[in-house]
Amino acid sequence: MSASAKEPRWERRKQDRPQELLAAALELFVERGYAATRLEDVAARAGVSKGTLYLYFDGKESLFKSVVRTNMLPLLDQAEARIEGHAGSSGELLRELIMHWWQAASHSGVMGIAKLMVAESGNFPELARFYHDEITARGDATVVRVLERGMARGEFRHIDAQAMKKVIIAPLIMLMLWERSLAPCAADPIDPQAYLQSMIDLCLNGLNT
Amino acid sequence: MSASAKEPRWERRKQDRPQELLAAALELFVERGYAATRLEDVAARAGVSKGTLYLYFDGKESLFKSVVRTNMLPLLDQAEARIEGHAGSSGELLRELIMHWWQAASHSGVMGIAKLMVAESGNFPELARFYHDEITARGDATVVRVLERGMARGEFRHIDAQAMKKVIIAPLIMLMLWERSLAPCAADPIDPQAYLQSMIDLCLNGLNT
Amino acid sequence: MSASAKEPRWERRKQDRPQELLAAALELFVERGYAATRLEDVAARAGVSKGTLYLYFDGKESLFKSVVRTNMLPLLDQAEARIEGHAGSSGELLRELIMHWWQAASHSGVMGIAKLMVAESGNFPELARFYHDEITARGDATVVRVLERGMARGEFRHIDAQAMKKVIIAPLIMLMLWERSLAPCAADPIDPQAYLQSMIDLCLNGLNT
Amino acid sequence: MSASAKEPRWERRKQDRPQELLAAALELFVERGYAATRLEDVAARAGVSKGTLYLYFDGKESLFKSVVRTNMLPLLDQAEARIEGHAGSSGELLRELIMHWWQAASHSGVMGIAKLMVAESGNFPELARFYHDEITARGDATVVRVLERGMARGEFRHIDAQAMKKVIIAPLIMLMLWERSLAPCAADPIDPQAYLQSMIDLCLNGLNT
DNA sequence: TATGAATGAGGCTTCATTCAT
DNA sequence: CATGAATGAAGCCTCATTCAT
Repeated sequence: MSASAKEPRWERRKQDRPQELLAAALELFVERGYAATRLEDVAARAGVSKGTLYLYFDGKESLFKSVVRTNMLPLLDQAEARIEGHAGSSGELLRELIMHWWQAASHSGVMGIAKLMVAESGNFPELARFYHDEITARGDATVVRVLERGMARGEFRHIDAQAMKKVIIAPLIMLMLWERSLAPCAADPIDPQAYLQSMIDLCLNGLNT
Repeated sequence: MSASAKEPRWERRKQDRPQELLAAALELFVERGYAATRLEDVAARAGVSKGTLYLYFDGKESLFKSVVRTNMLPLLDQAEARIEGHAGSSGELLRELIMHWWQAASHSGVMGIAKLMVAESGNFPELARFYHDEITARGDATVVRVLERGMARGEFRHIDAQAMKKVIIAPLIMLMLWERSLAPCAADPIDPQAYLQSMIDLCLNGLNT
Repeated sequence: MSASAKEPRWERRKQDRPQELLAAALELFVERGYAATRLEDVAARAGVSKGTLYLYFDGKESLFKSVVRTNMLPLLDQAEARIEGHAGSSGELLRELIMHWWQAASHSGVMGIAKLMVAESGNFPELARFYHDEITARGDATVVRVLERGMARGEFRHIDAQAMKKVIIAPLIMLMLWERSLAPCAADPIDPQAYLQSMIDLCLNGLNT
Repeated sequence: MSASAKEPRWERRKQDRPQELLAAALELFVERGYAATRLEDVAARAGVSKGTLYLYFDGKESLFKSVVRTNMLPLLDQAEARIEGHAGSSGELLRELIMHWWQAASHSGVMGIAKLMVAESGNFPELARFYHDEITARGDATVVRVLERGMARGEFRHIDAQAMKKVIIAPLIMLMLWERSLAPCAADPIDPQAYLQSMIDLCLNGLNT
């Protein structure tokens, strides 16, 4: 397994290839969109040749799917772990989830994935379904749990949690989209911190009893 | 965008061509994305031949830009007109704007445009700038005006209107994206009316003094 | 250079395209084999560009199938028509079928097709089945009819017609293969006329009572 | 890498490598044709890696030629030895040659080679020449010797031996082609024994005085 | 104005071949 | 000797664009 003894530089690079390719692919898919991304460019950015890519992925679509899966699942795990271990008020829990989520998202490829999924899910029904089942549904459920926790503890007003979860998630997704897709062209870029503060402020004032 | 005043009636069909092409292009761009949309299919859906398209548009990119411009401007006009003539409370104004905006958006190509802009603005910097300057900035300003109106009249708490405008707009845009792009694959589709009710409920509770 | 005439040239040529492409494809498939034939070369030999080929055929495999069908079916029709109308002895019928078949085959693409089918049927099970059902089976049946006719009239010895049909057909197919595939490299080329005379001689002497 | 010992089994395997590769290559070339055969699959079937193949053969073409040479020459030697030592009638000699040839061919790669040569000789002029000079010419000469022997002894009618040799060889080659290439798709497979009986029957009846 | 046949650049993918280990 | 990761040339196919009619 871990051949720590002798590391023949070659073996080591081999193991890194998939991740290097995934990283390069993420950048380019986000930058240019699925169709406009050329596999040759992905390979070049990963420092390998075109053919090498096919040693690790079946093709463009397979690469795309791997990019999505690799980047999204860890974040969900984190969020769910955090909600498990929380003891304080539900408002505080919501704030924490939002802020930590943003912390993680802004340091990973997650923001780009969000844009990709919006842009391409029409072209990949299979991937869209996977994304909904594994990512969206889990994220939604997390928010619903917080809302129901708050209502059960008398901290939140009584609301329609199923509808509200989407309202609450929407600004988070849009923040990612703006950062990745629209911000570069905006004269007045969004300040994520102020944005998130306002969002949390609105939510807590709007939800608390 | 409105019908020309006096045009020879026998050239009506000729006059309709561009709009028929724009309508067909909108459908297909939204359905398949920019790159995957073939001009031959656009022409076929408009009932003309491929070559005819080039009599009215310079090419694919030009067609795309025209689609965006044609579909977005009227909605902004409506919203601004409505805000001018409002006399009641600011909360009611916000509710009205949201509901009427959705009414108009769900009966036009606006929802599709939103998806297109998110997906493709990276590939069309010039169009992204136009979109920001002419659409996004005007929409943002409209919301800011409502928020400032509410604060000035003592109806809303004091908040950071510049940051909050984005938080409020986000759920509206996301609703469009979900409807256009992600909903078809979701097991639990969003009910727009419940969604908007929850959103207005959250905003008014979160903003009102 | 030679296209100085004022012929409409365009309308006219359109109708000829498929046949020109089929003719070019036949030559190249026979010359180089299926895999080694590049569609660009086919198009070039037909005097069109690569893309034009796709206006008339779905792809390489589709083109290949069309080549086979176009070239083989007419010959079968001819042979069956001839057997219908024959009145003389069965030996004479056999001789006639062989000689006329060769006459037709040597002036068409049939010889090349024979080589193609031998070479490629392993790679195209579907095409091989089609070829067996539509071509081979019909050809076999034709020979069987002649043999049974001869036996019924007391002209031929009693033989196993099912096995003998293949023995009789074999030299005809081999003649085609030699001409198309092996002859160019042979120091002592086959004289088809002498070959056919010997074959008929052998068959009649071997079959007649 | 420190395997300096003398491991019998290993030495053995080393010596067998070329033949294992040739056997694997024969199977795959026959199965899929030259172009569609991937060297990686050849190596895998021989139980070695792709690179190892290049230790024994210069490349794909070299491998192909070796396959042909290795499989064809022994059979010719057998046939010629048999004709030398025959003492009986020429008809019996012909029968014996045919039956023994089939016996040997059906238990070796010879049948596949026949298909390969028909299919690929156009692509390998040099190999086609070798095949004609070393294989075809020797086989032809063998048959001619039998025919002339029969005529000289008054057992056979007077015929054009040069033309007839090809007529007699044709059904044998076709039997190989059918078995290797066309049979798998045929609804009514050929029974080789009945086929050969009919062929010998036709020849002897057609040739004998 | 309208047509649609024709073009050809460009992308994805395959695989024979090389070479560092 | 053996390996298998890496390469890159080459082929199939698509489709935006042109242009003769």
